[in-house]
Amino acid sequence: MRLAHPEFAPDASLSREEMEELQHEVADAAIFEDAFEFDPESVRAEPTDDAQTHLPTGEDENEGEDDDSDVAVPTESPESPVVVGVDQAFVGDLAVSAVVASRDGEVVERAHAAVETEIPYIPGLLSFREGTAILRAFEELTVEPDLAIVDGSGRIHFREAGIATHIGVMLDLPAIGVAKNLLCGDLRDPPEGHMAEGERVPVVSNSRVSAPDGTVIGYALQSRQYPNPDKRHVNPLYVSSGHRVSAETAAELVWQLCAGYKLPEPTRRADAYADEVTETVDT
DNA sequence: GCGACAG
DNA sequence: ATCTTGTCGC
Repeated sequence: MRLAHPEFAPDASLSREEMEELQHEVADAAIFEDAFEFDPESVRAEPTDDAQTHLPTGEDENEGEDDDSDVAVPTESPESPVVVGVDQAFVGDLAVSAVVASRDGEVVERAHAAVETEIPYIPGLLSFREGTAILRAFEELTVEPDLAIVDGSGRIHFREAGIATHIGVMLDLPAIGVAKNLLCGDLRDPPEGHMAEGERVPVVSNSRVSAPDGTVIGYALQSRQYPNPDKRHVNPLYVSSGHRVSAETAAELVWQLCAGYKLPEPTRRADAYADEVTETVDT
């Protein structure tokens, strides 16, 4: 696919101030509300094993319905959305970005790109280190994605423009940020003990975030938990809107994309593919 | 000056 | 992110 907004390119040669200014522009262009076409409930982590099972078996299974006479029953539901997982791996100064696209929980295409790293990791400026590699991987993709799950934060960012937001805005693609650690913000109602599987706690902005204090910028999502969290527990994921998805919907979609593991399937697939590519295209 | 800090 | 064995608990 191609870039919708090249003017927001994460140029690593910019000064720190220019990078931060660009992030403010990206945040202004971002939409932290639901603005997508697909049906969020149709998004799933794994293929439904009966996909082919309900094909015509001669007679139909109409239960006492009178008659729809001659018209062919339009069992045709809208095309399921294409969800892509994005993740990176590094080999020395080489950043390998992997993008894996799935539809109905099945992988339909994989793409990758390796780009030389120009700057070190700087909290808050991640997109300027990994962004170019990610965009190049997306350029290699031929299918049209409907949603991107990006490793890292989206709105949970000092200037509300984490890597998921930057990528989403540049491609004008609905995007969600999934991070394993909290970059900034506070949990609104800190649970006493550990969170139960499926539980969500709002992440709100504080003085370190450009958004007005108390704004819900994401959710801590307990995507997986052990039976007895007192002995051994799993840390939650920090989900935030990247672009064209609200914080609530982002958390729900990520939850639906989980299949028994802490990380959502799109991310796990991209992670595995990134490693796969790394072992081949390195040295 | 000190603290905080995705991947 | 990456360097790495065993080990504890499900």
